Amino acid sequence: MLDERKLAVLRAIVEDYVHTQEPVGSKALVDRHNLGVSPATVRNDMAALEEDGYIAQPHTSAGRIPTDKGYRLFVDRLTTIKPLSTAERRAISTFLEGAVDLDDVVNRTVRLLAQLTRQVAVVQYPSLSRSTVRHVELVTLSSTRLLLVLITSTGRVEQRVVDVGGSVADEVLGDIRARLNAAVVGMKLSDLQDVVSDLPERFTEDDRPYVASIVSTFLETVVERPDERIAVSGTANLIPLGQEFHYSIRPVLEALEEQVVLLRLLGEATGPSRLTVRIGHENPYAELSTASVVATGYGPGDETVANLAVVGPTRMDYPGTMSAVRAVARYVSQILAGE
Amino acid sequence: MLDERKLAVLRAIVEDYVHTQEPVGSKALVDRHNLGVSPATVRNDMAALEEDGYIAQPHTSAGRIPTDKGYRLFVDRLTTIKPLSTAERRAISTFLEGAVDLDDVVNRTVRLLAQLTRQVAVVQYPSLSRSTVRHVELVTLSSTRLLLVLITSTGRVEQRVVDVGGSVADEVLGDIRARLNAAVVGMKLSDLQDVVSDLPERFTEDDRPYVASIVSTFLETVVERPDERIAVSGTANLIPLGQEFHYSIRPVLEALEEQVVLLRLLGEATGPSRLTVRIGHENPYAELSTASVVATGYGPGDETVANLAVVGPTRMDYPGTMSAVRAVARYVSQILAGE
DNA sequence: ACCTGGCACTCAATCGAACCGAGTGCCAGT
DNA sequence: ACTGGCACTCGGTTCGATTGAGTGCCAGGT
Repeated sequence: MLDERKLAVLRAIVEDYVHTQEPVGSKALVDRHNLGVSPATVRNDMAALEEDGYIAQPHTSAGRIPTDKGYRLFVDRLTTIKPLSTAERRAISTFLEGAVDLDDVVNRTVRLLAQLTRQVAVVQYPSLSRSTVRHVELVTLSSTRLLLVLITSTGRVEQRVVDVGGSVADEVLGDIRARLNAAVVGMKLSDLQDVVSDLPERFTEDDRPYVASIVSTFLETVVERPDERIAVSGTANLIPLGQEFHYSIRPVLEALEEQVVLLRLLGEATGPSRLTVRIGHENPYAELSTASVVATGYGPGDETVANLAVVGPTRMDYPGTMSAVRAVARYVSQILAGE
Repeated sequence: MLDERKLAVLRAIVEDYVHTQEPVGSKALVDRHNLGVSPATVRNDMAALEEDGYIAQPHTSAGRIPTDKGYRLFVDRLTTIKPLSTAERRAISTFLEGAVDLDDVVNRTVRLLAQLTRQVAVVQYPSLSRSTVRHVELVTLSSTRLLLVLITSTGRVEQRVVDVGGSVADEVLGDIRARLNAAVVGMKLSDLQDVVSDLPERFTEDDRPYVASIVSTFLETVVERPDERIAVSGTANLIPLGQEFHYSIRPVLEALEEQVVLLRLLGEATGPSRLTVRIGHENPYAELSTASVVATGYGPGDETVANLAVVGPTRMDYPGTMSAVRAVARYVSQILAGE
């Protein structure tokens, strides 16, 4: 049903279409690739491929373009991820070397990835829940208000104002700080719920409400807050360099400003070496049905603390994008492990 | 030379053109506005306005469109900033009320502004140098490395890893922390240079190098680091809702991803009640010569700690945009003063 | 002195017919 | 099983004619 040559034809169609952005016909195919057969033969193969839904014709008298199903087959069976050139590798490492803190790492990464792939890059900040607590600090702002600062093992800093509703003596505050730190430092954020819930009971009747409000804010910061931060870059690449364009960029741009959408895009990515490719309609949002997403996780060692992805039109250079995504994810992981 | 009626004609042209996005002719003008004169008279006025460079004709047989100079006159002399509707005011305040920390305030502000004006909004995080120090914290990461955390009066938190090159005893660290805080809390960030430079000398010979490296990192964080953070939202609004478009959006999108450009856009804005309007070629970048920027400062009280702006095509609704920008800036200022 | 109605002129946008050519499907021949 | 040939389709382009919004100017009226 799908013999070797038909696959070769499909591959050639995908490659040409990605390159020229125009429907490719049988003659052009045999000219540009040495398939060793005549256009008529290719036409028969194309008819079969169309029959099976791998390619389609925009109009009767036009060439063929790959369908989502065609791209899927291409990615699954016809793609060999090509290694990056040494120049590219050097560019990546020098670009990421200079980062001074976590914010900087993420920012540099997202810009690098956008530049490398000439598409839209999306990078998630290392997630709270998968990291561990490094330190908790309490700072007096006014007589009744504190600033709670949480520092995690990935270098992320979270802050929150706490209105304790009364004035807390300095020594009590120190006590709370010490006990809170003793209880939580080194714990995984996801496991904190149980650890701190009995903390108020260990204080005197008077101080208990203060401690309780601090603890509840602390838990809020750690657990309930789902507003993961996400960096986006390269949106200008959505607009083709050439000239006019017909298809709908606006909904895509809008989608890219929605945290929720971005989170779901990145969502289910697996380990640092596994790539997830979602093509066209495979995406969870209808607005992105003309887009493909190449995503992966990253993090120190084999642990995945966050995801990153590249978003582009379904007619993207899959091998190139995939290798860039994988390479960048590995470099960032190294950097995170090193710090 | 520019009598009352000619000004009225210019105003009418600007309003119509902003509304319809199409060159406006003499007949349409007298139909839509009751100018009390005939098209022929208006034509004479238009000829005079064109002579003076306030309006122009795209082609010989088309209507007129305002030039940058025309918009400038419109903004300077023909605009009364209309107050927002109470519904809008309520929307603003409820939208901003819920903010939990500085990040959240900025994020909500930028999205609100984009939504309100249906254009691109840019908001600068409260700048470091204009705020004061609220607290400095030192946290041990490993035997030789510390995390320096700086908390400012605007609620901003800055972090930096310090490699002190040797192990510092806990009590010494406490001492450093105490003296550092004593020296800097309440100071303006821009004035810190002198205050801390003699700090190392007050420690023993042994500890001096540690203190020196901490102080130098501290100064780096405060002074040398120019990477102000900036939030952008509403880029999708660059793409007109209708259909095709010809003019160049790509360079604008690219410009909006460049920190440097954004900073210069926001740059010279004055106090919270003064608005800066830059029209077309008045902008510092050629890429933005078809865009206008409405900017202002904000901050607690009359102090300006950062700027915010709206970027849109020169054919924007100036009165509406200006009032939205001013209103939002005032609300944010209030919020900042309250916290 | 200023406004107005009338008129000839310009020119971008629109429409339609004719044409072109890339690409196809099918079939008969090797 | 592949190939060359052939009739057919149909989107894109070109070209000319037409349309109509808009202008500039002028002569006449208030």
